Amino acid sequence: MLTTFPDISRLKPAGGKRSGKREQIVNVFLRQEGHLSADDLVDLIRGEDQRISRATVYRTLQWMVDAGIARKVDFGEGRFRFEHSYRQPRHFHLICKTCSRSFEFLSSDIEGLVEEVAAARSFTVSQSVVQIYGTCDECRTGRTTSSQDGQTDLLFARDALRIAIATERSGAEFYTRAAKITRDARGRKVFQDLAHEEQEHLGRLEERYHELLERDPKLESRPTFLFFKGAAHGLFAEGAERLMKGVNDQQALMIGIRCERGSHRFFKKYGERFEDSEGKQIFLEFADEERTHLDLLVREYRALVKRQGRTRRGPSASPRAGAR
Amino acid sequence: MLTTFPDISRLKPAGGKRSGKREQIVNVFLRQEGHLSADDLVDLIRGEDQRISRATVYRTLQWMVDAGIARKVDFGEGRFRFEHSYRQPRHFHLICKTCSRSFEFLSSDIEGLVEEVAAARSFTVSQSVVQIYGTCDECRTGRTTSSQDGQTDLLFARDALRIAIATERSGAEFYTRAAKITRDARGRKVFQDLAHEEQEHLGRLEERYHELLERDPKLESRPTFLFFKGAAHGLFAEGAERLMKGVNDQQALMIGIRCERGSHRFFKKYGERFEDSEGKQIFLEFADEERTHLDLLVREYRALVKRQGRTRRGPSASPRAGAR
DNA sequence: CTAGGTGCAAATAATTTGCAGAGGC
DNA sequence: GCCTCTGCAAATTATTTGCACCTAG
Repeated sequence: MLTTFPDISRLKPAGGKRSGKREQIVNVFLRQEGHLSADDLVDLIRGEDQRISRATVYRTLQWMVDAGIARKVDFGEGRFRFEHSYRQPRHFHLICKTCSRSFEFLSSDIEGLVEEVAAARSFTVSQSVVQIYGTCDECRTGRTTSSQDGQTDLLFARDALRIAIATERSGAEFYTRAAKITRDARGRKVFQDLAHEEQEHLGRLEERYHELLERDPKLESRPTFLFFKGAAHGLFAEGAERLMKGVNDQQALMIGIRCERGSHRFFKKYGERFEDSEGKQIFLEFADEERTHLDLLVREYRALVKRQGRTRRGPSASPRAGAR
Repeated sequence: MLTTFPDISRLKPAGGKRSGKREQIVNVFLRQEGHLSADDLVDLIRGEDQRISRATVYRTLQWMVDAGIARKVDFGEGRFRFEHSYRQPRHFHLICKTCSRSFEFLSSDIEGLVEEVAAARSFTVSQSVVQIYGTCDECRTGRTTSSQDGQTDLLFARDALRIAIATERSGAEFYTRAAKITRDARGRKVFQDLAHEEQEHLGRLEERYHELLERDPKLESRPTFLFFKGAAHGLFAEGAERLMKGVNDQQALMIGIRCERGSHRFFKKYGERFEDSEGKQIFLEFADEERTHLDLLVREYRALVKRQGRTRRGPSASPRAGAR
C-alpha cells in the first residue's frame, strides 16, 4: 500500500543501537494511520507487549522525531501528537473538535501568501502551521462518508495530474481560439500546430489519470488534497484577442514560447517544493515536457528569424518581455 | 492611545461579583501589550500585590476568556498565552523562535483560502489558526527596528485606507483610460465624469490618510498589518479596451455601474467581517460611498433609458450580467 | 445571609529525568 | 567492557480542584 518506508535500520540519529524494544515501538507507530498521542501509542504497544514502559515510548518518539521518521504536532489539546513524516512536510490540518480526527491538506496558495507575509516583515520562516478547527461533515450530518483518510500519496498524485490537465486544457483552448482569430495563414498554422500538440499531450495526461484511478476505484470521489489555483489561471491570458488578428508566424511562435516558458517555470518551481512522491514526479515531468516543447519552439523561432531576418518582426513580440 | 476599552465593570460572564482582586488582575492584564503567559501575569501582579495566589490568576484568566476580554492562544510552547480580545478576532501570528515575541497580522486572502478548503470538505469552521514560526528581522540582523508592536488599531486603519486608495486609484485610471479610448462623445463624457468623481474621492481618501499619519509619525514605516490583494485587482478589468471604442453613454454608464457595484459589494462583504475598529469603519464608509455613487449612476441610467427607449442599447451592456 | 471569590495545598496530566540494571557490539 | 537502552519511580511544569474562609450585595 504505502510507497516506500524509510529503511528504519539505517536511521540512527546521533548514534543509536538497534534494540528490540525500539524497533517494536517504531513498527507499531508506522503501522498506524493518523495522528497518535504518546498515550495512544503506549496503549497500542501494551497490546502486544506489557513490559514496555511509558518513558521508553516517550524516548523513542523523541528519537523518531530526531531521525525524521515522525513529526510532532500540536493540536492545542494540551499534549502533542505524532504523525509519519514521509508525508508532505508542509501540509496543514483540518481538525474536528467533535470526533477529534484530523484531515491533512496541501495548499500552495496558502503557502505562497504565508511567504509574502513573512517577506513583508523580513521574517525568516522555519515552519508554518495552519489549523482549521471546526466540525467535520460526518459529525455534522451523521452520515459516514466512505473516504477513509490516509493514502495521501495517491491523492497528491491525483491532484497534481488534475492541475496538469487543467493547465494543458486551458493551453489547448487558448491556441485553438488563437488559431480561429489569426488572419495570417502562417500564424494560424503555428497556432493550429500548437493546439494539436497540446491536445495530444492532454490526451496522454488523461490516460495517465485514468490509470491512476484504476489503482483505487474510490480515488476520484475523495476530497481534494492539494489546493492550488495558480496553475490553470493566467498562464494563457497572453495577448488580448484584439492583438491576435494580425499575428504572423513569428509572433505566434513567440506567444507560444512565452506560454510554454511560463508553464515550465511554474511547474518546476512548485514541483521542487514538494517532498518525494508520485505527485512531485508528475509536476516535474510536466515541467520537463513543457521545457522540451519550449526548446523546440525556440529552435523553430530562431530558424525562422534566420531565414527572414528582422524584416517582419512585429512591435509586440520581443523575445524576453513579460516572459513571466 | 487605545481607542476604547470594554467597560470592565459591565463584563460579567454568567454572573460575577465585583472584587478588588479580580479588577486588579484584569487591569494589570489590560495594561500589558503582547501575549502573556499565566506565569508572566502572576509575576506582574506579584509586583504590586504579594497576596494574590496563582490559582486566582488562573481563575481570573478563565473568567476573562469567558467574558470576551481575553483570548487563549497556543504557540506550541507547552503552555498557553493570553491576548487582549478587542483586537481583530481572526488575526494570525508570526512567532520568533529566538526572542519568542509574536507579531500579529490579518490576511483576508488567507482567510478566503481557508474557507475554500473547508468548503471543499464540507467542514464547518469555528476557528482557524495560522502561525508562522521562524526568526524575526531584529533577531537575524541584530539591529533594533523602531517599530514597536501593539497599536494594531491604527495600523489596521492605515492599511484599510491604503486599500481603499489603491482601489479608487485603479478606478480613476480605468475611467481616464476609457475616456481616451471611447469615440462616442456622450460615452466619453460619461467616462470623464466618472474619472473626475473618482479623482475627487481619491483626493478625500488621501487627505484622510495624511490625517491618520499625523496621529503617529512612525505609522507609515510600520510593517503591513492587513494583507489583502483582492481589492485593487480585478474590479476594473471590465471590458477589454477593444470594446471601449464603440461605447455610447448608456453603455458607459452601465460599465460604471458594474464597477461601482463590484467595489461596493466587495468592501461591504469584507468590512463586515472585521471587528469594530476604525479600519472596519473605513471599509464600511467606503462601501457606502460606492453605494451612493452607484445609486446615482443607476438613476442616471434609468433616466437615460426612459428618454431614449430601448433603441440604442448595445449588445454587451445588459444591466445584470456579470455584475459580480 | 448567601452566592461567589480567594488562598492554600493537594491533585492532575503530560512529559522528563535520575539511577541502577540489562543488553548489544 | 563500554556505551546505550530500559524500567521504575521520582521530578517537573502548567494547570485545576477541594475545601475552608472571606466578602460583596
